[in-house]
Amino acid sequence: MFKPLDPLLNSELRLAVISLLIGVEEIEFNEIKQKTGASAGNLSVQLKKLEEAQYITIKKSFKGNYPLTTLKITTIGINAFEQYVSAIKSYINIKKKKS
Amino acid sequence: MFKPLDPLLNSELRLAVISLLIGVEEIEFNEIKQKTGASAGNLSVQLKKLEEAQYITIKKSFKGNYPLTTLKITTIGINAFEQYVSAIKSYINIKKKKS
DNA sequence: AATATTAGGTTTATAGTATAAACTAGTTTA
DNA sequence: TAAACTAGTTTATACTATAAACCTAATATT
Repeated sequence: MFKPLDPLLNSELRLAVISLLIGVEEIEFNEIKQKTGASAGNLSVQLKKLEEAQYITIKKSFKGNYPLTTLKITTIGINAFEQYVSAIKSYINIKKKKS
Repeated sequence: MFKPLDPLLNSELRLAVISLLIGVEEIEFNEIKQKTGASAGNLSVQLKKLEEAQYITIKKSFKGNYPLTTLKITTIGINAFEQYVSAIKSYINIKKKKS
């Protein structure tokens, strides 16, 4: 009936992050921060969770003199996202029986 | 970019409940319990939250000698669900630019 | 040349949320 | 009449999200 929803992706911010990472090579911390409107603190925490689950990799380097954090999605992350999309459809497509 | 996700519906169980209620007149507590696999306690709590938000109405009666709880979606609930569906698509449809 | 400000984050305290276990109230069955 | 079951509700606990406070180093200001 209903497919279980990956708790890691059933979070507004983490879903937005993965959504942004899908289809691009990599993104910088600040670009994600701006596009999602998240606070740096919250974003930092959520990125770490995604990294722990191996959905993304976090690369630390320097841009000029400043530290720079770059994010990249992994195969595991891509698969998880695709699974999530398929699962959420099992909830929202029921509506179609009505219309 | 990303539409905000109604926190009330961004929950596996509550989304499943609303999904089940969409398109039917009403459902009994136990049918929802079975179809979602939720524990009675958790379901009771989540239903109350949906009721507080006026997404559903909870009717208490008797079936034979046993108490019977029947759930029904409201117009507010239908609208919230449709909003949620539209919002979640802003996260999962980004993928399409890739394929 | 001190000191204030900004960049780019991380850590942590707190409030909010989900869940199952324990409980209530009554019913059926042995 | 006591054990087990129906149909839930309440509550204790663990988990989660978030922003405020913090950190380190670079740059700008006086």
